[in-house]
Amino acid sequence: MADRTSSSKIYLDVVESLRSMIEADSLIPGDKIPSERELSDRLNVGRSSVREALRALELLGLIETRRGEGTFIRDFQEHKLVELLGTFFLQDKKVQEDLAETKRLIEIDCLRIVAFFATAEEIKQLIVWVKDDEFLDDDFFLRIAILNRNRLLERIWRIVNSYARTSEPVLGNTKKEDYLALLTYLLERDEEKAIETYLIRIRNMSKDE
Amino acid sequence: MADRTSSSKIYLDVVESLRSMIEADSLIPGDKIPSERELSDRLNVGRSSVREALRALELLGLIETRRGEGTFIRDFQEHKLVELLGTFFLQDKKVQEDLAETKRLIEIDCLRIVAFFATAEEIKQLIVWVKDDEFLDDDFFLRIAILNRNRLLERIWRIVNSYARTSEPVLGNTKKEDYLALLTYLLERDEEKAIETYLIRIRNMSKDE
DNA sequence: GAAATCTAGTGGTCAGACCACAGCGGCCTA
DNA sequence: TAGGCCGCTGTGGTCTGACCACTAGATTTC
Repeated sequence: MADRTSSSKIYLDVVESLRSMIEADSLIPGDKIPSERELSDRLNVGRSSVREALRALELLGLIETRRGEGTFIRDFQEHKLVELLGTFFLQDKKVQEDLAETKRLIEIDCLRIVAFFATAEEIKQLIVWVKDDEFLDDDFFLRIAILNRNRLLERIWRIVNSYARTSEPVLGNTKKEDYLALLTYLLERDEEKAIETYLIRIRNMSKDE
Repeated sequence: MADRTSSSKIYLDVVESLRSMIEADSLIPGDKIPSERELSDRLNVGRSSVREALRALELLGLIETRRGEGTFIRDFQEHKLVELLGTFFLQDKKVQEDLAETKRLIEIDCLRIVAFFATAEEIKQLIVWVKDDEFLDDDFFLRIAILNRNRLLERIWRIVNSYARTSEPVLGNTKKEDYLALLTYLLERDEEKAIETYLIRIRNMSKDE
């Protein structure tokens, strides 16, 4: 691999090589990739360079390494990069507002989808849960997000929520009745009312401060 | 730093140490962080471990290194992780559907916001642009996303769009009239009509296949 | 056949060695 | 004195070789 013309940093070339390798071999989450030493040989680079690439991908959550076993492609549904970025810098005021707004938008989108596609059974289960358990607002919307069946949107919600949470602690605990009202509207497939209920709740929460 | 009780991997400890260091010293983008050798000394870990941490953060776009100069905190508005993730694996069928759906939802959210908050002037500029220039569908919604003023939502759109694009090339070039109709509704603050126009366009695009 | 053991392979880490490059200061020359 | 040259020092970039810790599978032993 002397033909390293593109980037100046070897570890980036290794990342790229891995990418093509995965693509070429159609590797999927759970599959094993060659060992560090073998990659080092095959690509004609030092093992340390290979490791830099692997560690970077690991922090991104794209691969997973198990000592004594090897390195594996990961189910990248959950990136740990979330927590990482989340705990890094988020002092900016504007960012906070954007976070809150985006979170609201996504939650509303989720509500819409759930109102449309969730089965009555699923919603009823949620109702039971609300009645029986203690929970935080986050938990509630996590379940809504999961119900929406769109894994990506759920993931985005998780990310945004995680960001948002690191900034200001969850305030205002909505009353159970409100959640139940919302769920009831969902059960009746009344999208409009459900969202309205949601918005009222938002308004109450900000009043609480 | 023998008190490395938490994680088993040193490079993760280094990442954490850097995080606290940045926080403690209130470092901001552009600031220089200690050299690899100094970190290696201060934290009592090998330089290679320090490098693994730094390379990971670099791939995340959080820091920037300049040979002969040092390592600097980066303006993290644009993470290169986007392109990276985008080009990685996305063969799964379900993921594709989720992508498309999420993209639609976000675009609709953006339209809603724009219908509410964008100035007439901004929308008129867009109209002029649509009339005068050639562009792709992506370009159009990129501008919408930017208009919405929510940097986070814009970024999410960019990410989702970038994912989506790597999978299937943008098909169907909507006619200019459709874009203009949509913009006109936005100008009139007619959220409903605008979204309706948007949805019709979606339907046409999938018919084109 | 089951349990204990050994062994090869893998990731985790370190130390030390070069190289390439940027910045700075001192020195020499015009 | 002004300008440019040169080399020193510090920094990131890379490689090598050496251990260690751990896993899984083969081997041996009972």
